[in-house]
Amino acid sequence: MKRITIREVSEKAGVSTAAVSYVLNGRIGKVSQETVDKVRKAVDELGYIPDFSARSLAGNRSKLIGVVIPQTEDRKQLLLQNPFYSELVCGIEARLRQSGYHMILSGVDKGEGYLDTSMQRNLDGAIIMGIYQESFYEDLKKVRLPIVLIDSYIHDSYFHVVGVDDELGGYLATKHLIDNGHTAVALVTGSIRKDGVMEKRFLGYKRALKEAGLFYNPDYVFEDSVSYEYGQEAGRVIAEKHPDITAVFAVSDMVALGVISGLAEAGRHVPDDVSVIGFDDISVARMCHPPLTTIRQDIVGRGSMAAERLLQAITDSEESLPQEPTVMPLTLVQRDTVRRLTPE
Amino acid sequence: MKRITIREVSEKAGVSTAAVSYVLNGRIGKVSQETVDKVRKAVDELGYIPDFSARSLAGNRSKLIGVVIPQTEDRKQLLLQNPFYSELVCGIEARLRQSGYHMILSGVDKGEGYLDTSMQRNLDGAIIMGIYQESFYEDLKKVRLPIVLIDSYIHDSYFHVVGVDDELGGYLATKHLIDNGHTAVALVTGSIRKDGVMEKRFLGYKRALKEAGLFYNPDYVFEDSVSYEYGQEAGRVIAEKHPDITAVFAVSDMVALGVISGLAEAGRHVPDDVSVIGFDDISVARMCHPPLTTIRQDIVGRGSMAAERLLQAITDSEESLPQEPTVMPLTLVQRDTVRRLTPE
DNA sequence: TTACGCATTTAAAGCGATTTCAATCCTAAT
DNA sequence: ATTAGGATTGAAATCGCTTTAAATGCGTAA
Repeated sequence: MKRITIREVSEKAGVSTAAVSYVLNGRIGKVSQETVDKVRKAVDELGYIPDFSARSLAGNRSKLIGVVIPQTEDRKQLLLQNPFYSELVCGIEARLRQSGYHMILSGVDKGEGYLDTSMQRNLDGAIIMGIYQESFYEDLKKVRLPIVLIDSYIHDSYFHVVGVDDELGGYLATKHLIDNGHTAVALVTGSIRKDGVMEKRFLGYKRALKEAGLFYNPDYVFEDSVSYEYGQEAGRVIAEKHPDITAVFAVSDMVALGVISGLAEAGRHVPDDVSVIGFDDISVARMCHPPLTTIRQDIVGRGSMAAERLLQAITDSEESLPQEPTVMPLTLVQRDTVRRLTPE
Repeated sequence: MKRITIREVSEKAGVSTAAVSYVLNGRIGKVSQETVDKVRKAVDELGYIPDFSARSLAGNRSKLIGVVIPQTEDRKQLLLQNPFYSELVCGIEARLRQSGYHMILSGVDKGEGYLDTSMQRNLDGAIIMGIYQESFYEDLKKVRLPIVLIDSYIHDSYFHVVGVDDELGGYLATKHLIDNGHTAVALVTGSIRKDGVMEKRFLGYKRALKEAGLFYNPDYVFEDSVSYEYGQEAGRVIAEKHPDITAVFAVSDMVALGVISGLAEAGRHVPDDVSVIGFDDISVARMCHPPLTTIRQDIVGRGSMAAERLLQAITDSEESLPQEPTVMPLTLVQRDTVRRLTPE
């Protein structure tokens, strides 16, 4: 299909290309109403579709947002299979599309920074999920791009952050178990890195324990990776080596599902024998059996909020300092995997 | 960060910008080895990063692929929450990145075609999932873009297709139930449109029935939407109104999970009371309880195959007529939701 | 009538590549 | 020594749009 250019539009409308550009970009005040009408008419009649490459080249605005997702351990595939990320992406895409932006979804290759991509594509901004090495963020800053971080506790006012209060979540989850009479509650978590999401939840876990006057037993925390498989493994170990444990707080729903499966393999059933609480409330949480009790966050909402904030930052760019992190709410949703422990 | 242009590289290397462009694009044969070396050196030292907008404008190649995902009923969100699509995307992204392409992931707005996006962004190709109105495809053809269709049986040799033999899948699933002694097997499916995926599976279902000398009972097919929720509803109805049904073939794993849940709600358990078989083998299929017996397709593989074929089509473009559809293999994976029916 | 100021409009200069095509350089053949 | 012919090179045109800066038109004050 032949491309209609701004020049053809300008000729048809009987004005200059500059005028057309002004109208197209809503630079009202620069042109008379009469011109606006003529141009609009010509655009419609010709079926003009702007070329964003040219626009990006000339104007330095691409209407493209980079969205980075973490990858599987083997670094071959996106972690999009994890519903947490796919739901985030849903939220992001919907909001971006609404404003005429497009999203380039990708992972980042081992070692490679994201700098290349962002410069090649003249990105207008980026949303980064997952946690990376220091140098990755340094690169990002060099490009002077508005950036929103999701699940990161990086201390750097350059970045916008849209998160949840993970410490509170950990606390809420653990407290719920304790409130149900459990005193031996395990934590199954991904690796606890300083200032990471996992650490915060871990801190919440300990706070709840302490508040209830419970002893914090390091043997009760199972730390490795946040995956279904590890949850399963932890579940088996708990069933076999720790019959005293009656409740477990799994740091994500995926892990919780694994724990339940591992437990079941070893003959211990949820919630009859052991109570389990998850985190996130991904959509399968209410589809599985038994439906999972969990700490709910509105993941899709968090995604659109991230997009929202990014768009905000892009428009009133002019180096306005990022405000405080946006903190999305967390709520406990009770389903069927936690049962009151009645003293025998 | 200041942008280094091809001009600066050319100055540093002491050659023309044309030479630099040749080297950058691997047009060897156009330049001497000496020039190549000089340019490479300058590129490295300067840390040159090409501007794809400019490249796209001048050369008509953007290295951008459009990937379209269907949306939820309310048309507000991507159907990315459906593991089938997210796994496809994983496969696609991995393959594209490997060749230096990026992917613009989006849904398409009600009514709006995809024509705008593809022209605006100078896409090099597109991968379309889901089924749309005729006009959507017509638009696509106008742009003369290489296009790969996933889950579509459109009769049009313009499009490349990467699919599976859905009829066979339906047959295999149904036959497996019959082989296990079931004679009253229901089908729970999305709406059966002519030449759609659902119709093929339906056809396979009927073939298996016929082959086994079984009567095809329209009351046994539950047709609405392919979603967990509908599965659940169908499960309830089966439990309450059709106690004679002992097995169900659900047209996707998501639906199967719903059926199991609906059945359970009404007190009928899988596989003790009813056998269920799904389709796809999404990752949760083996994580849920009981693990789902299903017809497996390598979804991620299908995604990368789609990308592969698209890249192929892009390189040897020159209007080479699309070959036959690529048909990916299907296998039955037996897990715990199908049980042999022993005559009482 | 002339001049001035403001609102519009437009010609033209980029933006950073690719690509055409004429110019230049070699090498080998006459 | 000349010259034909192939291999390299590089100046300049282009791609489609934004934006600057200069030009134009028009109403009003001097």
